Amino acid sequence: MKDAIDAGIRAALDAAQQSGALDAFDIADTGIERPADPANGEYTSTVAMRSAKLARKAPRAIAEAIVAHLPEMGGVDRVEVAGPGFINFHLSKASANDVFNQVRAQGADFGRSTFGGGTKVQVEFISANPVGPMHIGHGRWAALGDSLCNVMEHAGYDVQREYYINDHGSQMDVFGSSIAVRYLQLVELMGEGATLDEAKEALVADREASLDEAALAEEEGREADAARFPFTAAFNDALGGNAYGGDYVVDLAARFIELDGDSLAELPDDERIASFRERGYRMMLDSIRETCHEARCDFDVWFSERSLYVPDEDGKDAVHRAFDQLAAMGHTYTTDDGALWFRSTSFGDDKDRVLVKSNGEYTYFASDVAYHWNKFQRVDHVIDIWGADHHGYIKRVDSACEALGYPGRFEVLLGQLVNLLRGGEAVRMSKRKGTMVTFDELLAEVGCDATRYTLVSKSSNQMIDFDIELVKRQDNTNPVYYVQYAHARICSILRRAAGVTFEQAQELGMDEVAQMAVGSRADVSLLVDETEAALARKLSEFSSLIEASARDRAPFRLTHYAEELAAQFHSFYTVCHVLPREGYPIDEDLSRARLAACDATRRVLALTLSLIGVSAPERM
RNA sequence: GCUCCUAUAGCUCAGCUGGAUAGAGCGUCGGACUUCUAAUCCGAGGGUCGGGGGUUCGAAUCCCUCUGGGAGCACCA
Repeated sequence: MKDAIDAGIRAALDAAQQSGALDAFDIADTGIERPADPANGEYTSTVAMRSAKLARKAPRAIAEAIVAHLPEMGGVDRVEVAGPGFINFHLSKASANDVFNQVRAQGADFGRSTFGGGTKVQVEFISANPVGPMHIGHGRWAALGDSLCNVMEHAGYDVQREYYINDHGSQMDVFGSSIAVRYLQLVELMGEGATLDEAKEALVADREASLDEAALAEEEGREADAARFPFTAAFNDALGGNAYGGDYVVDLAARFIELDGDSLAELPDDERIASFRERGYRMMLDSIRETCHEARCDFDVWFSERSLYVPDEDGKDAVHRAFDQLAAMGHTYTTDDGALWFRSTSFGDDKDRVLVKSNGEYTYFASDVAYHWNKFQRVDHVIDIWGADHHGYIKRVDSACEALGYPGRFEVLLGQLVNLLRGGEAVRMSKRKGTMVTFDELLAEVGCDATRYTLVSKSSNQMIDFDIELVKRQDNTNPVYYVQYAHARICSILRRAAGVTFEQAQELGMDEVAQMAVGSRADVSLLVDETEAALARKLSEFSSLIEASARDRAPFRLTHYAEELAAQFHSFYTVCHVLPREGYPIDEDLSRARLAACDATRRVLALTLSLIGVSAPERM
């Protein structure tokens, strides 16, 4: 319809200019919008205001001239000039309500567009290091990333979801060493007669107490007395303060005791560390994979950083291919100490960046250069989702992508961080005090629907205070249930109209139930109530919502839309009875038309929820 | 010192790349179930869009500047 109006206005402009009613001028955009106030019609054009300067005429006069030359347009009932020069288009009921039929015909394909033009886009997100469990922040990237991928797919992009596994750097050794020290401490305690559980408890209690002491010392402005906590002190000494201290490391060490007994205590240090590093890595990665799946977020590619250092059939690894490409363009140099540098200042970075350290080790950035080079061998466009704490890293990676020959094809979606609260209090990670909240624990306690809905519902550049007690509430303060309730209500009406029970509907599927309820045809022009018009208007916004959400990388808009659509339905439900009942006789054709409107609403609610990874229950 | 995000109703946030009288939810107050799911609906109240300049037919939106809040500025990963 929008295209038809655009064409009509252009034709009218031509005609008006030829007849001499308007001076000759070109306008790029006819400025077609949907008025906020329905009294102003279904569509409006701001073309008269936009062209006032070019036409050297008052906007209202231009608008009048255009309207006078407007060709006959099917589905348009009435055109008027309003306000400073808006041209408002009022559609006929049949035309405005046709969206109900379109939704029912297109089903889950409703709102699909070719906006993305099939561009191959890779979205990389979460990418938590495989040295610990996922936390709430990773959960936000899961909700944001997966929803963005869904909406971009719906908007016509060819999307690949990727998780980057940082399994190469020295943090992997630190991880292995951390487990190893805990393992030896457990072995020692058990050698003194403790059970495994007692030994674990001793280590965890020692750590908790030392954290409390550190906090207290900080408060009192004195040095903490570390010697009072022998296991923690020994742990920190052994690893030079560079350690993974979380309680889950004690759990991992205990698991290895269960698997191997104390047999690894006899091994040389490096062998023991390597064993724990590799096996701990696998366990963590498996658990991350499982948590992602629980969050309904599954990846196409799990990309290992180590693979960047594996030579291909020509004997060269990705890191050196990327280095070669940079060197060929003259973007690298070597300093006297032997370090290899990337001249990122050529691309606007504050300082040049080290790729290979003077001691011969590769930096994390070297991996990232190679990784992004590799990405561009596979896709046209790259979107990385990063936490706001990494924003200082954007310029150098962007510089590298440009230097490698892929300018303008790299993009970072920066997400602000999440504060985890419970009843208004910041949650401190402490397993012993029962406040350790990993993302899988959060999903189990709160549920995936409310968690994902809440995490995706704010713009990615807004901070989120995630209060577990608030998100858990199943009442009207929680918008996810408001939307789901609208869906469940519709399903109930359709079941009743079709004469089937909930169980039968489960068997048949709601699409089939709706078909039974509505029948083969429905005359939607019978829907003349204000609330019905509002419902049609909201549904017809869906395709532009998809495009805007994909374009702006802003899936949070889907939640607002879902709430608006649900609200329109609830209003409609209150005013318009769908099924005839005692005391409320309803014409059969009108009832059928309303059932069609219900079904269309149900489908779009379900579709919108599915795009953000939230279920659409058929009964609540 | 520099960089990024942010400031809109009591609270949490929208405002679709500059459009008509700035919206929604929660909270407050007042109404609506013998009736298709009341996890609902209807109504009322609530605003110097952080301050100050500028751009133009028109600014919450764009530009400059000041202020408050959050995050970051490694041959760490």
